[in-house]
Amino acid sequence: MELESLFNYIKKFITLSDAECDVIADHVKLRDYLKHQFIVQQGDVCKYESFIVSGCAKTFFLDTEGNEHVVSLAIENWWAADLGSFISREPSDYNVQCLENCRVVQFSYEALEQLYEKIPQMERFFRLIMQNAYVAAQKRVLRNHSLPAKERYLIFRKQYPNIEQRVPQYLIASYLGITKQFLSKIRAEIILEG
Amino acid sequence: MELESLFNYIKKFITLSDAECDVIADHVKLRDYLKHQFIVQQGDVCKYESFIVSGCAKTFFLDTEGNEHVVSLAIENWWAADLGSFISREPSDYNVQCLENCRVVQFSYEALEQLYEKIPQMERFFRLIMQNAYVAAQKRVLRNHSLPAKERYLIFRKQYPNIEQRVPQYLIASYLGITKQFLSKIRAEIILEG
DNA sequence: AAAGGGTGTTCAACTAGATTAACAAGATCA
DNA sequence: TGATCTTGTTAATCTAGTTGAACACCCTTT
Repeated sequence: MELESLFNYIKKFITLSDAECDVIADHVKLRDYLKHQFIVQQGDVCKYESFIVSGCAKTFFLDTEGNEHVVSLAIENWWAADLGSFISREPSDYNVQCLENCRVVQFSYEALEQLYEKIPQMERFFRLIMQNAYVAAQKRVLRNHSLPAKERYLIFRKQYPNIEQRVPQYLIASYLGITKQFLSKIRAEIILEG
Repeated sequence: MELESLFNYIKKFITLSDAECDVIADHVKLRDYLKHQFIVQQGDVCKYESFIVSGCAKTFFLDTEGNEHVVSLAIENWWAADLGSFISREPSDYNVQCLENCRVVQFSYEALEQLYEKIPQMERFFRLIMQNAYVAAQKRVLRNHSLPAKERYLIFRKQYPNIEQRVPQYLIASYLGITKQFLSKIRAEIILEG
């Protein structure tokens, strides 16, 4: 079934009966987006937490000079959303745009609140997800302070081995917080070093 | 009572009966640390999530060259821990050291697991805490990429108006990801501009 | 077949911020 | 009382990373 990958993902954190899976299925929407379409747009309230079943998306924002800043890159089994906007119900600072055709499972705010009531384990599931996300974000802050761009790039390559063939390098550069020219230079060095 | 500030903090997110407060009280330890003492040490497993009742602490790590990198600064009603180590039970990458005498409320891993069972609402509480922490960390990643040091410093001052008088500037510089000399330069500029 | 957009590279000039070192002013403590 | 430690400043030099422009290499689309 279409939701199988979502259920498998959730089952890594909590146990789910078939009946509970059915309840979840009743509370989510399956939706397809085309490449270049926006799952979330800067200025709109982020209405869904979207779990990516297939495809690939970037989360970014435009600063006052119109420069694009990539916050995160997401592929299968990742979440795409502006969580800050989703939980506060305030306009989003970010865009989430598809880099490939995407199939996503969407949880609305109301659906999630209902799920927390009907399946209390879901509260635990999202706690665990958020814990992990927080730890990862913290480590990223740290690496950005303490490591030069080249090492950050090498870590990125280990951490996301699949993503590099799928998304253009100028987006990876932006994610790493450097310019595409400098990333190009780093890559040339790495190739020379073997 | 000593735990009142913790309960008030929790009650901002969920409702707690007096009986539930008593259960929580049975599962936590109140502990005092002196200035300069370590709540967590790099290399040890982080055994507690510590809620600061009074005092002030820095979370930092030493890189391979022995340079100190401040990850976060915490005052009253904040948490101090290496969450990554706490949840994975692996040695911590960070130190948490008191900048003033500190009184903290500590949750051990086992106590927390028991609390989640006895007071399911606590699962929700920590989900909400983690969500907020994650959103804040994400915003910090972003600001570090897209804003110059001066603006990051000004935002820091707005966000933590109390902390600046309590902790030395070289720690604030490290938290911002710049050197103390450069922070000094920025401060001189800001004073000139009025 | 040509024209155009999206992507990656190279190179020169430039700048934000690092590094090193020297100095001043309080603390702290014998 | 002086001595040492901690903290903040200033200034010179240095470097990681930026900016901008030019060029090459695909893909599409017409």
